[in-house]
Amino acid sequence: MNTAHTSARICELQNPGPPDYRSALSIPSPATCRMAAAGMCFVADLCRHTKAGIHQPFSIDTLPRRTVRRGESLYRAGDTLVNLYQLYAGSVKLRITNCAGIEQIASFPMAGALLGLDGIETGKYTCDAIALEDSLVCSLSFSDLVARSSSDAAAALRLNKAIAQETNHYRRLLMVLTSMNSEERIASFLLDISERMAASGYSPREFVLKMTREDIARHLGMKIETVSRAFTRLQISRILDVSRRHLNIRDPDALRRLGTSH
Amino acid sequence: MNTAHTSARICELQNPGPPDYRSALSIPSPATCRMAAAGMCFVADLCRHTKAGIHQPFSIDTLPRRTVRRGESLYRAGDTLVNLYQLYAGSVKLRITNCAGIEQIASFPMAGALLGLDGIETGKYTCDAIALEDSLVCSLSFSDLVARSSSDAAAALRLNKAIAQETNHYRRLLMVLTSMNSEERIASFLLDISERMAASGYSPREFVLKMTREDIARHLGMKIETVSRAFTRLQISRILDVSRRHLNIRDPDALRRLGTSH
DNA sequence: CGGGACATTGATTAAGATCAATTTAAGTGG
DNA sequence: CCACTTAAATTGATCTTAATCAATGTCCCG
Repeated sequence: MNTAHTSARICELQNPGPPDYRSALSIPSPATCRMAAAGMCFVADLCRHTKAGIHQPFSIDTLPRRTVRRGESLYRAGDTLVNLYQLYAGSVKLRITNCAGIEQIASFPMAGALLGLDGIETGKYTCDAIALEDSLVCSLSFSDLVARSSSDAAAALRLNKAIAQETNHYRRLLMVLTSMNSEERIASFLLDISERMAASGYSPREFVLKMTREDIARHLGMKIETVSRAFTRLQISRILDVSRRHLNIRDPDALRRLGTSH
Repeated sequence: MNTAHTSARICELQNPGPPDYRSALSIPSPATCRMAAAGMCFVADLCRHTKAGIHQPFSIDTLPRRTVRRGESLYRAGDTLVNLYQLYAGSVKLRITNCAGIEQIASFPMAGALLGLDGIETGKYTCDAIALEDSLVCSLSFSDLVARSSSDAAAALRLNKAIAQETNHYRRLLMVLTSMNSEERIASFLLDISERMAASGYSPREFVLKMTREDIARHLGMKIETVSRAFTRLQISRILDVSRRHLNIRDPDALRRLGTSH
């Protein structure tokens, strides 16, 4: 695999954010990776250990990586869990398909997220992980992670917390789905994206949505027309500027009032 | 604490199920405890280890237990996570309250469930765990569990799976909330209860709901009147007999058709 | 430049929320 | 034990929101 080629590909699809924000292409360094900062960077942890117990500077070159093109899946529901994946660059949707063939988008992981946790309970993934843009992941052998857990209490706790974090994410989403109307759901959704953009070093005010309206609808339990109308209404109330996937948050406070709790 | 007294109390509030079904008062034995059968009984695991590494027969007397009266909370949102709890007898609701004071019921754990997982991510619980009836739990020190994980890969994996299981539970609930109408939601909810009653040795056909309509409504993102009407409609279509909290499933197949996926 | 996926907008319908009134059951205290 | 109180549940009438149906617009890509 030609890394330079892949990088160029990935670069083409990135956000056009202001120059003072990092490009998604640049691999997170230990200093800037929010997961490393929170002591949650599994990659950094593994890198350290693979160097025979000697604490090594973070380097992506020490671990197996994989690119996933837009629309391709990193893994599929039913596949046997072998790896977890740390998402370096790009974004993904986790799709659940029930027995009736109805599809639901569980979440939209972005750079820094740990993928594959849905396979831990049974040893088989329960979701399809589909790239929303050309993306780059680092593969982490799950059995290695468990093995490391069983010799290192800090590593064990870190893995537990990573799984628990995902649970809490869904619990919050539950709250959104049971207590908010369409406009509030969209506001809440955008706030979440905005915060994660900020955490990755991008502008929290202006960004490009990587998913379709259809994906958003299936994530928030709405119909595509309702999503579209909600965007329109937020634009009319001068909270957003929306033009298809391009988004500009004009009044973050108002958005927060709408999307937080209530 | 007078165990005999507590037992009597708990007994009074149990389901009036047929005599061939186990009373909730009886403590699950290793043979009948479904979590032990699935290799997921943390209590059994700890009991073994507390006996100085010698594999001991399961006994509830070897671990600290605690009774929680109806309406009391086992823990509260914001409390520091110290213990996880395995629920032996009774049932509980996990309540989330957001900053606007809106309440949502995340789940209704029943006998066999592991409680307190919501505190793992941050070290503080995010839910209130409130007993729906007088209940009995076994306290498991979380730091002990982590310590055990870090010397025993099987224990580490078991804990990871327990957390991941909860995540998958919420993912399924998400699917229910985004793709089902009120009648289907109630059907799905009742099927879940029914299956768990069966797994605990009770009749899956006839049981008493321990929660109010209000709790069900806040769990499924509906209003109390809609819950009531859904029950009424299921009764009219001869799928259920409902009389307040008492439930009799007359046509399990029809209920399954309604509540499974779409 | 034309095809196709994606998105928006309008008109109508249906499901559930809301408002309001009873009904039922379970205590509680005289 | 019975009247009284209160919480929980049911039912009906009306209103609101979002779904549905249908048409049109727009952008991306070959």
